Amino acid sequence: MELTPISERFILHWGEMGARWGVNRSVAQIHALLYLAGCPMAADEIAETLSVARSNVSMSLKELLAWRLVKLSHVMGDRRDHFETSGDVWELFKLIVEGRKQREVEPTLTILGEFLASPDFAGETPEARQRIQETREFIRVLTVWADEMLRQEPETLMKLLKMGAKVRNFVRREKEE
Amino acid sequence: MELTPISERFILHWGEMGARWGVNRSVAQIHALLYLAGCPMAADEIAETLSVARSNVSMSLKELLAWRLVKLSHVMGDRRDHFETSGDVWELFKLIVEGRKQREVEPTLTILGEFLASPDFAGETPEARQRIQETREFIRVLTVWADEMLRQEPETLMKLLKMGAKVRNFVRREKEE
DNA sequence: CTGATATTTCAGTAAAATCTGAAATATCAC
DNA sequence: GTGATATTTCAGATTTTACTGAAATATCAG
Repeated sequence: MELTPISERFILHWGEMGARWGVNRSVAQIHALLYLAGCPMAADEIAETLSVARSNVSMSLKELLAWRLVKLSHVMGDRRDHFETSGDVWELFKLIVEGRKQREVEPTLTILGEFLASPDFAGETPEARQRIQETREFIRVLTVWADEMLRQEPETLMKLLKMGAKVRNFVRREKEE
Repeated sequence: MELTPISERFILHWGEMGARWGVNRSVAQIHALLYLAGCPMAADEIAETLSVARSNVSMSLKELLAWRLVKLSHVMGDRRDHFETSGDVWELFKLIVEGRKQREVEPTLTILGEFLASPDFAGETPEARQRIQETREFIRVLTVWADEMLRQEPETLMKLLKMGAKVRNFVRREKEE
């Protein structure tokens, strides 16, 4: 499949952004391609379109499947596996946040908890002890909150996001109670 | 300066997490060290403590200064520059979000806007056109909302975060109006 | 079962990112 | 100004990460 100029630029930019956030460039590019394509593609087609090795596509798709950003599908009359992604940017965002929470945030909470419980902890300066504790609490609160947000319907969230000022006033009221 | 076992593990983990989010490992480690130290440190001391080259520390501190995560300071009777970071995890979080917004999110909004305005845009499939548009709108809303959040006092935010359920009900009420 | 097609694995290569050490530059005390 | 100290720069070395192509494995149709 030949890319249009805009699709190509979108995919390249997405790859670049992925790289800056610790996502492999090929993985991000493949995801962007499927996102724009809007229909299932075979691994061969992906490899040809992006000019990368078939094996690279295989590995990258495995990664995207693990993140649940891509689903396996089949096309009538074609033996090959096809792959597609959601066209719902909210859903994609949720999956990414969920994945990073599991892979990075939760292990961090665990390790910080171990620090607090360790006999060595007393050996730290009061300064360091407090900072480790506060860091853990910060991450914990943020995580709980993200969980709640992710449980909502996209429409609810969109509303909430567009309602910044109202929410602020609401918070102010609650604080005064 | 010799690191205690917990400090060392904290710094190593932080470096690892940084790497996974696209932040140079040394940069993240240096920041973690200053965070735990809680007092200004000279570049020499940082290099010695983390066993990295003095020149590496110099480059990394420049990076941290650009992110405004670290400030230059001086210690009486010592000619050398010293460096310190805030002990307020909220403030650090704000600076990081702000930095990433400027460096990554805003350029992305710009480029997506260019796509929408480009004469080539009409050549995309309706599917792709809609997805590019929705992606931009999603990022835009998220950014505006993040801006508002970051403008709040930490206490207000903490309240909001801890108030997940109440906020959810509030949103539901608003939707029904 | 057999040949054809599709997919995965992985060792080796290529590319990118990071780090170092030496040299250049800057700053300071005297 | 001079020597001592501090800092930055950057070319090259090192390390890490990513990618490729060939071989192995799996799947399927007949």
